[in-house]
Amino acid sequence: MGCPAGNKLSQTMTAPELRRAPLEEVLAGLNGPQREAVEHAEGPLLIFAGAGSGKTRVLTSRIAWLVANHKVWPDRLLAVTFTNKAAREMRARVERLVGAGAQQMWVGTFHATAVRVLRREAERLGLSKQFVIFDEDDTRAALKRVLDDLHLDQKRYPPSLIGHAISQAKNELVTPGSYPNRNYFDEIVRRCYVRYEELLRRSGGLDFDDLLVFWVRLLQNHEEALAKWRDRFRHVLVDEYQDTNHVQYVLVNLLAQEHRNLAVVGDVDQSIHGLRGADMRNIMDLQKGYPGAKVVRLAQNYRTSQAILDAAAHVLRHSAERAEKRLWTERLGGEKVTAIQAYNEVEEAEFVADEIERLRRRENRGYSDFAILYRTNAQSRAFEDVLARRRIPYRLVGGIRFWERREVKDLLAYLRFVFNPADAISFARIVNVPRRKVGPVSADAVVAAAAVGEGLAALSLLDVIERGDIPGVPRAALAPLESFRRQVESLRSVVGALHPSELIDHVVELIGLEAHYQDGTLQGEARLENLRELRGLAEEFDTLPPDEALEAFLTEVALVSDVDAYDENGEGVTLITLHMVKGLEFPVVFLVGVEEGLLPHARALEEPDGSQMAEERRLCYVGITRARDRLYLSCAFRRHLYGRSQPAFPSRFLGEIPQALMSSPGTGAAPVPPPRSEYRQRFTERSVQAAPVPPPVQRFKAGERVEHPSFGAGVVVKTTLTRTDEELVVKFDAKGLKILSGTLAPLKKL
DNA sequence: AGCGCTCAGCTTTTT
DNA sequence: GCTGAGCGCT
Repeated sequence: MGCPAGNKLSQTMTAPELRRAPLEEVLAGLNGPQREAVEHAEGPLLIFAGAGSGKTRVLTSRIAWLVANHKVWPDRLLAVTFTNKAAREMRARVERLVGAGAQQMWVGTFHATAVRVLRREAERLGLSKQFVIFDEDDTRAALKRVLDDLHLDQKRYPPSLIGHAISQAKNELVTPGSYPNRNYFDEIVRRCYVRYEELLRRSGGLDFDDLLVFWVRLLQNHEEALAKWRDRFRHVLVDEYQDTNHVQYVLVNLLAQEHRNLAVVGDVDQSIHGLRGADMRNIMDLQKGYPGAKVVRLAQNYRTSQAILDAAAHVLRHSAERAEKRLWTERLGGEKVTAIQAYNEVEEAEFVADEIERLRRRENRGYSDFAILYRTNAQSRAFEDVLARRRIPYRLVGGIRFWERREVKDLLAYLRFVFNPADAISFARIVNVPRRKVGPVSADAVVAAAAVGEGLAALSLLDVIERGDIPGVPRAALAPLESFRRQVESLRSVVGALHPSELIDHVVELIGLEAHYQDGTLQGEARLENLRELRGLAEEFDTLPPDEALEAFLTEVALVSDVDAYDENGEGVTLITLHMVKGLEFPVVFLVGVEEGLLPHARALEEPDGSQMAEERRLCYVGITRARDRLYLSCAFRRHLYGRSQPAFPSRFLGEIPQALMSSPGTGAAPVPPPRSEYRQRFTERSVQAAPVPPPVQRFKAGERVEHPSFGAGVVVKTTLTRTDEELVVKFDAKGLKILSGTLAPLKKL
């Protein structure tokens, strides 16, 4: 949770306490290019900032410099980040340099900033001031309803797919009316899009994409608004610019085109959000839109040792032979990269746990020095199990998010519906929680009845219930609906007088939520615990006046993510996905599951044009460059996936790191990815295996001498027959122990 | 309306 | 291995 006071303070224009930081203090310790970027006075500025090059530092110093020495008032300055956490940190760091005046800066994510603007400009847009924000879950629920209404089969048209298409359209500023009609699927999407928009508008809801779309609409259609906001944001700074998409690009230009005080920071090598519509051209073509832009390249890395940085460069340029070095470091040498192949994901986790304990003793490191990075959330499980068993404290970032838990969503839906009784999605969620004998049929009928009639929310859901006699609602459901209405009305009558935490107590009490979740199971207990936690988070908003607090609380919870809650000073090993780890760094990094199908992900293997593969590469690059001192890359020989164990192959990325940079510890065998030409063949073989399986034959026996095209001659140490394969441990004369698949490995008997 | 059963499909994602 | 949709029964 962010600081609610921060939002409020910057909206009220009190006299700022501006501390004019002395120049030396702002510029202290900056290198040449960093200083150039900070001291650039006016006009467009493009900063290419490689991993670990002190980008955040430059951005915050620049803001401080602008404020302290260039007479820009903090509230005339907009800085956009991609996470709330980054925004919070930036504000805190600027505050250290320029004092409390920093609270007046507009610092936030695109979305959070959009909400602030839209709440002020709701009227101009014909938008309800009480708009609620639909998160991904609500969006999915809304789409399911839409698919139902249109009698579309959810198996053939998965809500996620339709939702993605609609989201993409919004990000490209394509309206339902202008949605292309190239094929049948387009037509389905277009129809859903139309209906989805109607449902959202009627519910007084905006989804994440809408926040940006409406902001653009405001600036494009209302000249006074454009003039006003352009004037307000005399300086616009954008972090992670390589990950901006089209609508964000348009927004930035609308705001900055005139005064041209635009500073963007980015690194194309860390662009990992292509699926979200991120377009690297935004940063690469910036000079076209802003001729004469000053370009600064930050190429010195302050984080990572040379060996690790070199490994990263090779993966990025997919070549073990030559890699363009875009970054340099003074931390020459350093530990080599350790690569290991474990038998399966459990042993992979055991290895990591062993290393953590070993380094803790040997190098006197704390648990928080370590991070385990993986491609998919599902991989965290094995690590959680092993770490818990060994009593190694860990922090899991992401996964099943707090905000997505059923009980949390239920309680929030109550608050949202009380705040905005037009919200059909929240209504449908809670009307039968706890059981009131109002099924989906009745709930739908109420929503449908409210939708009849002209204009937006002509009749509120509550009005419809109060009138009674709703077409399609069975007589038996009327009484429970009416008692639900009375409950909500009674909540609405007190909402302006209670602090958020009190309101939550009141809802839980009145609705009987505790009894509802308390089912005697451990899970029930966990749900109650989560309700209490939610109440605790709401307490942070108790300092605001009650009539504003609920809105602030609901907005905040709609826009938080799990990384936002990540505390850099916390204790414990960090478990986190590659996507979420961007921007963090750790002394020791374990990048795990470096396998074909996982990293690069299977989805990228299918894609013909290779753009997804390039992104996997950058994802791997991001992971590697998180490490300060030590980097481990691990993969497994077999991996448990979808409930069954499958053979796994070391990632091609491993083969792209020169041997000179790698070392293998005594345990396990160094993974060697198959030669490039073999990928297709091996993967075909693997999928054929899934078909009627030829019973595996024991072809080798211990002691037998064999030869392998890349490992040379060796002797079979052990052979095990599994259900689908013969597994071999072979000791090669030159390359040591390897685990091989008897059916797949090109082994010749000697 | 609600329960239990079976079966399919999926696991990439800053807000 | 888990979730969610669909179905039939009560």
